[in-house]
Amino acid sequence: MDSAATPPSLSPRAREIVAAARVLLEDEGAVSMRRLADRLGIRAPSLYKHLAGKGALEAALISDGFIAAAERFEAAPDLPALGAAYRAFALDHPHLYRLMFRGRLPRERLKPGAEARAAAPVVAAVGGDPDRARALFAFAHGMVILELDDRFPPGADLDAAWARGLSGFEP
Amino acid sequence: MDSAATPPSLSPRAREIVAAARVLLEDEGAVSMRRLADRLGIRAPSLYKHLAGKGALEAALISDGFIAAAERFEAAPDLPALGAAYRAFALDHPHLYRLMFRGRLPRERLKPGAEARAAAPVVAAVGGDPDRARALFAFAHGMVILELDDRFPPGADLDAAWARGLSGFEP
DNA sequence: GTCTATATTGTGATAGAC
DNA sequence: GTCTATCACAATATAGAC
Repeated sequence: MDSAATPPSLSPRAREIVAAARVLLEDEGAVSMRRLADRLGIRAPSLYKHLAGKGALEAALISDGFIAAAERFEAAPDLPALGAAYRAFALDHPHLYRLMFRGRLPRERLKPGAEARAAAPVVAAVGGDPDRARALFAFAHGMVILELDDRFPPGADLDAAWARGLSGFEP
Repeated sequence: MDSAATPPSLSPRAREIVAAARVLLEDEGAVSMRRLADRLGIRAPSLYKHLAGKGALEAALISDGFIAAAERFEAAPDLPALGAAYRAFALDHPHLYRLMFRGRLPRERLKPGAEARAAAPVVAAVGGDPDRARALFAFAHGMVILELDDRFPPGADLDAAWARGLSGFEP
């Protein structure tokens, strides 16, 4: 029995739709209900029989994204490796990364625990201090989003900038 | 005589339009040509007699934003003050900040030198090392955009996170 | 579970008259 | 410089038939 605060679990058909949306997102950088339906060979209104709306679809994509990110972060043995894993995740899935980290997060609709699981390795990497963890998160997110948005000059040595920044978080 | 690479300077009427757009942006969080015309008491097509299009309007807003930011950054005597100035600028003009730092920057259309002037105090604050400057920029942008997007938990001590992060950039 | 048809709202932009 | 009229899109979402 679902409580009111828990998002409904998805039917198998809904999971197929979310999987197709993931591919569409990475291919085209955006998801519209029309284009998603096109990819599936159905009409857009049919999607609403399986998902409550675009918000529910995005929440499912974001939840899956946090799980995938967490798996990669958990495999990093130290701070430099965690930084490299963070950057690699963003560069491998730039549009998913933007969907996950741009704008307000619809926490009520997410799979419970998904966000916290991705955050845990960051907190652990700085010895459990939440202030340091937030600063590290901000640094990593800033580096990645500025790189994705082409904000650094063409010749910029981003490996060096990462190393410089991470060194400030070592104990 | 304008070279092809330099954006055309704006007529007095165009400057009035840009000023109205700035107010509209901060009031509503977005600018559309229609709503901008409404505010000015004219019709949307009339805007195109003064500005080449929405891109030109946004470029003017962004250029003005960099100048305004530079003035505040230049008044900061040290690294903690620069961090505070950066955060204050973003929190004072959240929608302008987003317009300036979100997505690709239309550098060809900006007022020449505006971006560099805002960047200079950041480079100076870390002693001129460009790698450190980029890391510091990423940290500050990450902190600010995550705060604007409500990404930190309600109880988070952001002053402490700022202090922790900035301390890693001290010489 | 899928369909057709439609409602609603939003966007930027242009032609040509005055 | 401003107007009217219009174009050409895009988007999410719903009702009701099959």
